[in-house]
Amino acid sequence: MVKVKRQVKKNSETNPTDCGKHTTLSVGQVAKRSGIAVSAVHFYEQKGLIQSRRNAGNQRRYHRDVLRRIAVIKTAQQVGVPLAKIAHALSSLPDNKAPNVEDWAHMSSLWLDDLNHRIDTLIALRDNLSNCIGCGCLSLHHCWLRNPGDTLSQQGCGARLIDPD
Amino acid sequence: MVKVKRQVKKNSETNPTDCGKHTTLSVGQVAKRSGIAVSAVHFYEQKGLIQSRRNAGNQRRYHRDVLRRIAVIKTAQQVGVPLAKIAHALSSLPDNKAPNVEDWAHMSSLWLDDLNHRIDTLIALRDNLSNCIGCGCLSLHHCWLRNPGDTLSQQGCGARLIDPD
DNA sequence: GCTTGACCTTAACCATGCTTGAGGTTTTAG
DNA sequence: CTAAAACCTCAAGCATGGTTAAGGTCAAGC
Repeated sequence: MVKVKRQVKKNSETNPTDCGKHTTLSVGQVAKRSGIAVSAVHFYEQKGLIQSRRNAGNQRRYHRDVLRRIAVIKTAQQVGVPLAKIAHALSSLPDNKAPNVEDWAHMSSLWLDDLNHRIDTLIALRDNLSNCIGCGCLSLHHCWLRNPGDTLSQQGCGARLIDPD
Repeated sequence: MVKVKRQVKKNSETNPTDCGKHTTLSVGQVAKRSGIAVSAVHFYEQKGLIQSRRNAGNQRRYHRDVLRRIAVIKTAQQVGVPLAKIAHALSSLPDNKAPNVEDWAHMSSLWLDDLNHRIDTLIALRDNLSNCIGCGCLSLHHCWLRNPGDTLSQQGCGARLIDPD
């Protein structure tokens, strides 16, 4: 890399208290404002979830939009979506451009479906826990918990009975 | 280990089609009937989630109760409980003895609390997704998604506004 | 008896989601 | 101008939850 002479004018893009709409964010600012570690910011960028440009000194400068992306990443993670899937969903957004409402709405509808599915699953699980274990039916052969997905082996005389106790 | 002469009488404990209540299970039988891999059975045993005895040939023999333990492990994992916590909960059960209904009920009540909490979180998340992203309020400064947990940095003039867009 | 499949142990490896460290450069503050 | 803080890259490390491989033993059936 060519070493560039220090620029005389102070670069407002790196001023931590600058509130201008046209400033970019350093990695440290992104970390602080999004509540994740600098290393996580690097990691997400490496994984393609976010993007940056470099300044003359090879330091990352982020578009402010990155904060929303990170908010979405964190949200999706709470829901249990793996990073690879999040990356895929985010990749449908325009690169380095502020996504519009429809862009986000489309993505969120994907999360919503996923979320609803997870919620349904957990509720089913809870009901089964309540009905099955709570009442002692765990010891009965037809208990869902004891035979989830009907994946019992089919051979042998005890195939449909895990443990009659 | 002392090498033991092969026993003359056929050991019914290893007969795959034996349905007697007093038989024990080999690791392969446990794997097949619980629907997990043999390596996973070994892994769980190594982590203290299940236990076995050894026969004369140093092979694992499981009490049939292990199937219920594994069912509980799988259930808890679906709920998102990490193995260490599951191990802790299982450790409250009597070792190598069939737990009674109260034992299971107590454990399941712990899972239930956890489950309910997760369900509540997911539902809150879903509602926020619907209300926040779906309607476009993601671009407003008070959006929960964009400022989760109020963890924004406090310095600078833009601290309470992630990105006014 | 002998072959074959199931089992044994130990150790290394995989994927995910990051963090930590080493060694060096850039930026900022005084 | 200089020192400190922030940043850079690359590599290794950690925790979780297992799987895979290597080299050897045991058990069941013919």
